[in-house]
Amino acid sequence: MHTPPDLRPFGGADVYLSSCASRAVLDLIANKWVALVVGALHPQTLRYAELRRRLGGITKKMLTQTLRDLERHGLVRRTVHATVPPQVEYSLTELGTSVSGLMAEIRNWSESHIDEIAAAKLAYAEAEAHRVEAL
Amino acid sequence: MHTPPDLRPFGGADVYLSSCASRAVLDLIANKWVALVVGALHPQTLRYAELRRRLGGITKKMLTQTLRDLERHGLVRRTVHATVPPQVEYSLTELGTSVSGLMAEIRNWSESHIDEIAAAKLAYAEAEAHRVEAL
DNA sequence: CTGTATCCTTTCCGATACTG
DNA sequence: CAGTATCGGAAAGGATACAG
Repeated sequence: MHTPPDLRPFGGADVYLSSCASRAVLDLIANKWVALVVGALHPQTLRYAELRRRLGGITKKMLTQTLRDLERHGLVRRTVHATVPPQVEYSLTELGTSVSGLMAEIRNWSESHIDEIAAAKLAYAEAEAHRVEAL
Repeated sequence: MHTPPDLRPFGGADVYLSSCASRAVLDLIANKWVALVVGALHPQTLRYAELRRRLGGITKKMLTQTLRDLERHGLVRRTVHATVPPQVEYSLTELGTSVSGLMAEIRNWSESHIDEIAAAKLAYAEAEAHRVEAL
């Protein structure tokens, strides 16, 4: 529609431009399957079918789409062995291992604050209930 | 459809359960407007309209929805002044400031690796071009 | 085994109009 | 000023069938 003005409220970083680095990375890793695939691939190389088995329930479409995306961004390496039947192995690149580290930080933060979040949700729900009851 | 088996490939963390802490947090902060609002609110308290102006282009619907979501999760505090016309102020809670720190880490990682990602994309595109040309 | 193609449902999100 | 309600188009994502 239009691009935001020049604003950049904090830290000199522009989380505001939708074309910034943070956005690109966030859009990438915030995906449900991306997170799971990177996790599954963390210490090991896995083949397509095995990967699929571990992710319990992902459709071929989504797995392929996710893997292509990760490959395109340089997080995953795809190795095809010209055998029959075909054998394709997936593993994290160095960059992929690095995001895995970032995701570990996110996980740490999440686990140490999830209780506060849960408490906040409860408080919010209760406040909401009171608002309703006040009618 | 069905829940994944017991798998937990790495680090003792289960990024695999869709109901885990990481997922909840990731789903929250990975949202475009959530990231922008938290950023805009980082050091300061802002009113609804001012916030909207700074985010250039967000619709009222999305802003309200985003703010409610953040409030519900305890990241944002909403203060209503009973004046006329109404005046509503939004600010980060301590928890909100904390996620802001997490987002700074994500930003740091992103900025220091975005070049590698760009290079990977280029390489991928080129490889793709060769595959096409080989037909 | 490793995908691709298609359909179809669900969800997201912007535009718009209206309210206390 | 600070929202809420409703609508419609676009995009995401699952199920299924087919292919190299």
